[in-house]
Amino acid sequence: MNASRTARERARAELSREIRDEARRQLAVTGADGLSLRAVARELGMVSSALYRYYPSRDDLLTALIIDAYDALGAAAESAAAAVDSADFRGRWRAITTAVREWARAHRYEYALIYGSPVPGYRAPEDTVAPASRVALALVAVLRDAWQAGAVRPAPPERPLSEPLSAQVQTLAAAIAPELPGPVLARALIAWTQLFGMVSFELFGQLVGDVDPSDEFFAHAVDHMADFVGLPAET
Amino acid sequence: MNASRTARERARAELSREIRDEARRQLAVTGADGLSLRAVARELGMVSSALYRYYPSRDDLLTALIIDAYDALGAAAESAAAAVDSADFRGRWRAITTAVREWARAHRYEYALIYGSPVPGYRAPEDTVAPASRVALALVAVLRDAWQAGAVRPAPPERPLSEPLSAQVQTLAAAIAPELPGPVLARALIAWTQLFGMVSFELFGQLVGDVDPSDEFFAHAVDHMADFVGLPAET
DNA sequence: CGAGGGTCAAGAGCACTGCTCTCGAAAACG
DNA sequence: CGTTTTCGAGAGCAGTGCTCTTGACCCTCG
Repeated sequence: MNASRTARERARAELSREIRDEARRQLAVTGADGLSLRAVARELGMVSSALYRYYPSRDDLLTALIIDAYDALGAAAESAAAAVDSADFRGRWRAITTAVREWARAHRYEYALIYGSPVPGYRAPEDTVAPASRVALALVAVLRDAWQAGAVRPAPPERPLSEPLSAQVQTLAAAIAPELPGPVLARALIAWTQLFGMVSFELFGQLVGDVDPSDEFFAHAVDHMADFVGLPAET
Repeated sequence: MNASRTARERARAELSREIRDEARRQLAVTGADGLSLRAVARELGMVSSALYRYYPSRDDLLTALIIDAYDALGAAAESAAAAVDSADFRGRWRAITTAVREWARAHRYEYALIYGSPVPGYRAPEDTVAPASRVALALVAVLRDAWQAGAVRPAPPERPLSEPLSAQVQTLAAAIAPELPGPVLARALIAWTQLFGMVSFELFGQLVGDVDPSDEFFAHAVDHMADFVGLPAET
C-alpha cells in the first residue's frame, strides 16, 4: 500500500517537474508574461484545467520557477567559488561574480524573473528568501575567510557608519558573519548591489551604445569592488 | 483653414495626453502588465477601438509612457542638482542621487517600467535613448565640473584600464565629457550602475529583511561612491 | 471480492485581454 | 455644395486565467 501510494506520488512529482520544465522552456523564449498555462498544457498534451491540480494558479507556478532560478544561480556561484583555491580570495570573488554574470546571460528571462521588476500583486513567499541569499552568502564567505586570515584592507577613505546604519548592519552581521566589522560588511553590501546593478543594466539594455560588449567593463568593476571591500591583490 | 486644422490637431494632442494620463494612473495601481487598453478607454468614456487611432498598439502606448518616465526622472534629477551651489560638487552628487531614489519610490511602477525587466519582444525605439541618459549626464556634469576645478581625487588604489576597455571609454568620453580621463569616467560608470542597482534592490524587495528602511544605507553608499569617483569631501 | 472515497483528466463556460474590420457620422477641404 | 479625410462605435476573432461539473480510474477498507 505504501509502494502504490508512493507510485502515485512519484507520478505526481514527475508531472510537476515536467510542467516546470516546459514552463521554463517557454519562459526562455517568450519571457515571464508570455508564459501561458494553456500553452504549457497544450505542449504537454493535456488540457489546461488538469494543470491546476499541480499548480493552483499561475502565480504558484511562477513562484516555483523563481525558487528554481534562485537555486540554480546560487549553485552556479557556489560551485564556481569551490573550484578556486580557497586561499585565493580575489580569485574566489572573481569566480562568483563572473558566474553570476554568465548564468544571467545564459538565462536572461529567468534572471529577469528574479531580479527584474516583481510581478505586481505578487508577494514573494517565505520559501524564496533562503535560496535568494545564496549568492550574497557566497560573497560574504569569501570576505569572512579573508578577514580571518587577516588579509582584508578596505580601500581608503574610511567612512564611519551612522548610528542607525551601524545597528542595522550589526543585526545582519550577527546572522551571517559575526566576525566582520560593520563598515566592512557595509562595503560588501555596496559591492553586492553594484554587482547586480551592473548585470541588470547589461541584460536589460541600459548599457547598449556605451560599453557593449561589457566583458571588460565588468571585469574592471569587479576588481574595483574587490579593492573596495579590501580583498588582497593577486594570490 | 490653418486655425481649424490646428483645432483638430489640438483636440488630438489633448486626447493623446489624456490617454497617457489615464494609463499612467492605472500603471500606478496595477503595474505594467496590468495596464489594459480597454480599461483606459472605459475610464475615458470611449470604446477600446477608438483608442487605437491614437496609439496603434499597446506597445506604442507603453513606449510613450517610458519616454515620459525617463523625462520625469531626468527632470527631477536635474532640478535637484540645480538647487545646489554649483561649486558644491558633493552636494550636487547627493542631490541627484537622492532625487533619483525619491522619484523611484514615489513612482515605483514607472521606475519598474524603465529600469525593471524589459517587456519581452519589445525593443526600445531610438526616441528613448536621449531622455534615458539625462540622469547619467547630470552625474557626469558634476564630475566634469569638479575635474575642471582640479578637485577630483579618485580613491586609491589606481586601477589601469585594459586596452579594449580604454577604447570603449574613450569613445564614450568623446561624446559626453572629453576632458575626463578614462579611468575617472570608468569609475563614474561603476557608480552609476551602483546607484540604480541599489534603488532597484530597494524597490524590488531584495533588501527586505536586511537593510530596510534603507535611507541610511543609501546615504552611506552614495558618499562612498562620491569618494570613489573622487569628489572632494564637504564644501 | 466488491463497494466507497479519493484522485485525476477532460470539457464547457465566464470574464477578460489586444487587435482588426466595417460602418456611419462629422468635420475639413476644394 | 460635394468630396475626402478623420474619427468613434460596434461586432467579432483568437487568446488568456480560472472555475465548475462530469465521468473514469485506482486504491483502500469493510
